[in-house]
Amino acid sequence: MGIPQGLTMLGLVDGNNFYVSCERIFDPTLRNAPTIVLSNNDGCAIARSNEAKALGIKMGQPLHEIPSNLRRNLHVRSANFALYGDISNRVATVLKDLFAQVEMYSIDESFIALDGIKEADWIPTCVEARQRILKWVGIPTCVGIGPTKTLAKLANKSAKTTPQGVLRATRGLVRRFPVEDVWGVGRKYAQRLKSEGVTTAQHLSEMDPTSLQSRYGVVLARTQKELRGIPCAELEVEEPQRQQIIVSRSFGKEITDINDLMQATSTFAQRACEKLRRRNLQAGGVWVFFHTNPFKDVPQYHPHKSLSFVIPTSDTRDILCMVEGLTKAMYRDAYAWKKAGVGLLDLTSETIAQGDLFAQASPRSTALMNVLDQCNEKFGRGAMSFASSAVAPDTKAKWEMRQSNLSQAFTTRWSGLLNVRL
DNA sequence: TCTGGGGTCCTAGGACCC
DNA sequence: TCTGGGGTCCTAGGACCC
Repeated sequence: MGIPQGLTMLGLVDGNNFYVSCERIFDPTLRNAPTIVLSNNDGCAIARSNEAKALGIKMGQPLHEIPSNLRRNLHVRSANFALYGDISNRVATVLKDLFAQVEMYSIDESFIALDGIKEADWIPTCVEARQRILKWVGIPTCVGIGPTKTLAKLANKSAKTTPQGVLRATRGLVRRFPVEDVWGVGRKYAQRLKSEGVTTAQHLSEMDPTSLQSRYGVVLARTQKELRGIPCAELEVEEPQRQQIIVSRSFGKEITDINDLMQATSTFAQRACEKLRRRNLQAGGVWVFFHTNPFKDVPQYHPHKSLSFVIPTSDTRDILCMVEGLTKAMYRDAYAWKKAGVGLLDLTSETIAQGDLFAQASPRSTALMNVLDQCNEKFGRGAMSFASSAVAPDTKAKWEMRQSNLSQAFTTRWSGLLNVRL
């Protein structure tokens, strides 16, 4: 998997305003129009078209803080992760056709290895990749090229403002690049660095490494090395095994009743179990938390607790049992809850099972969970679930999240197919 | 009125062991 | 007044990412 030193050249392919671009594939009225996609619960802007950026809408800005005169002309969509995930896979398919090694780094970014391609062909090949992705999938992208991931990221960011959309990292680029935009430099570090006069990527790369490491930690020291062209992170073509799976949501409305809270944690636990089994993993422990509303001036409470299993399990019944116990133990009736979450911890592969001297694994458990998963895959999520998460027919849970501008599942559900009239 | 979700890695400090 | 040294493991919190 490793790339021989000296030959390494990496590209970073990144979807422009990715979620907005996904929405635009199926809704041409959004093209060239200011558009944003909101976080869950229709809370904040998490993707903005260039037109929306030009209006001054900030990343992470809450919808209710966007002035009403701007909102009149603004197209707003609720997050549709089923759609974005599917489009993301299509982009990766095109890349895997062109490049031997592709690391899907996030839903909208992939690193590619350019080794095996002549240096003169690096840029033309990346231009070809961009064109294919635009034509075949409908997503505009940019590509940054560099000897390390950090430099490829840097070039990618700079490529956004070029007509070609493909750019190779150069000394000049590093000299002008703002330190706060460097991959691995967040808000806190940027502030500290600037206070000592470090404002560009070039400045950061020239700091004394020993002093940098002792004051900022080994992570930023690696970033510095990468800026100097020394790779510290390899391409990860195989997806590393997950350590934890978390399902959490803010509620559309605050809830106070323990039954509503139980219903929520139970729903999240079942969803987490689905993800767990899809990856053929088992959980060694469970974690539950809930939150009062941090934006309200009321007494806050944020209880959280975890428990371990004697033997790891992927059986929803075992996990629900723990989650219900933890929820009951932490619930206090004096508070209104705004958010809850369930985590599965200490994940291990299903095939590596530590036996229990006093208990026997039940072969029927696996069979039952298979039926449950197959049923939900075939008939839609929640088709078959446990009573602890059930709501009365034709009603919604009190805590259901708001999604008032959700687009269809165009590519993943038959009922979501786009109708075209001639 | 309305304010996201899901991850990783590193470090410091405490508990505990011999 | 003086009060060891060295190790592991776990957890909480902080930083970062998209």
